[in-house]
Amino acid sequence: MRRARYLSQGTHEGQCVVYWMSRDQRTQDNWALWYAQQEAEKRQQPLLVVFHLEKSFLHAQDWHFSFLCQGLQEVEQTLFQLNIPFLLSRGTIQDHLIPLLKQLRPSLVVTDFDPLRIKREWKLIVSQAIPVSMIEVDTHNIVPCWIASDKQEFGARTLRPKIHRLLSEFLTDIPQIHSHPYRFSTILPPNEWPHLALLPPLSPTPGEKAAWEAFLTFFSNGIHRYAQDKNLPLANATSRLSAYFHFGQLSPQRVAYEISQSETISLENKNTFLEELIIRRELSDNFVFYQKNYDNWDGIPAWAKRSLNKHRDDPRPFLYTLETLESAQTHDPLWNACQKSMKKTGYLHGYLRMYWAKKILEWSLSPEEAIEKAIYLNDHYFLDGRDPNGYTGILWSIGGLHDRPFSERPIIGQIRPMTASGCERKFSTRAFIDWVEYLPEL
DNA sequence: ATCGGCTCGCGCAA
DNA sequence: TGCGCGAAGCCGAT
Repeated sequence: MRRARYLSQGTHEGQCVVYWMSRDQRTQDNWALWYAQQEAEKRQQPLLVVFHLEKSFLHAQDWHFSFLCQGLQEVEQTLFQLNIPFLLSRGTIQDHLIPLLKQLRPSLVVTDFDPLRIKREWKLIVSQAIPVSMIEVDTHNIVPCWIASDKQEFGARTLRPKIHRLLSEFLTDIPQIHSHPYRFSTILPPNEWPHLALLPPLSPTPGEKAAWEAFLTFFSNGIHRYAQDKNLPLANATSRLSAYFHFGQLSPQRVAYEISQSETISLENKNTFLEELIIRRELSDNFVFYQKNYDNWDGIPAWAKRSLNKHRDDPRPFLYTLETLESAQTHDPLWNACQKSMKKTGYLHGYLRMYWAKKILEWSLSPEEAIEKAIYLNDHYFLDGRDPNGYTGILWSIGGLHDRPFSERPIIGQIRPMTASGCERKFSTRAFIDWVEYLPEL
């Protein structure tokens, strides 16, 4: 299967196949888990799923952590019914995951693909510490990241034809896993769920079942207005699936496949949505995978650096500390509403995320500082934070990444401008501000 | 409501 | 070497 590739070659002696679930936390529509089951059946061996909860994994909010854990408890229950044990490893890679894997004596370790540096480092460490073959499967992108392109792409326009050429091969239905025929006989350590998992119900509801419900809601409603209304924050035309994608509780390929097969969705809505779901998402992964400075100044294009450098000494009429930004106390009511939306709900409409980030550039002493603040707030509050989409979106907004230059302005140079008056031309900012005010506190 | 100018560089055609 | 065009815009002219 072209979707799978070796991370390391090693021995194939062992008693089971392990699927190390690192990003895509679901039991169905999961190429990596499916591949692991195929391998286990070929070997007539049991299959185990392991999720490692790193001690240093910084969850900004208790409810982000709870979203993750509640989703995993659903995974545990489903896998139990499929005769596949689920193990939770808590602590550090070195002291907990690696000893656990050694104790399990796998003949093969299969894991899912994640372009983020920290995940790739973990996989490298594990593959060097245990003597078996490790395989990674990209079940997160439709066209596997390393097949779509072998380099950092300049923009959507250079990646798009490469993806489209491969869609007929990769945008297919996804085989489902079934009850596993080989049982694991060794006594396994019991899962000990963190106390946080017992928090009250969350909004949005975590887990695969809830993710599918959310998709069906969009599929029957928002998609039919998508092309026209996607940039209107109160129109309810967007999918709002990004948190489920981030935690891997819903497969982007499943969504893309169902949308593309539908006969009731207009071609314009279909193409507009698939452009965002496939091209833009996979461009973020391409950027994070091939650009090691995906979260700082060094990752932005040369023209943008040149232009921003020219404006370093421009006077800044407004300068805000991180604390002022975080507590939504700037002079700009629209920006404050954006910040309150992300704090109250862990979500902000995509169009306003760009406005939000661009203002931080105007209100900071340097672009470096702006990137740092935006990433801190993004990762701290968004339920879909710490995701390639977030880093790419922030560098697009502040650093002209994947974008073109525009006529020069103070402070922002040739970075594409966005203004409150521009937003006002497109929708009622007052209505958005009022709507945020009445959102319940979490 | 719609249009053009603003501005840089990649990728492809010549 | 030249040319088309690009991820979400802005502003002013018509």
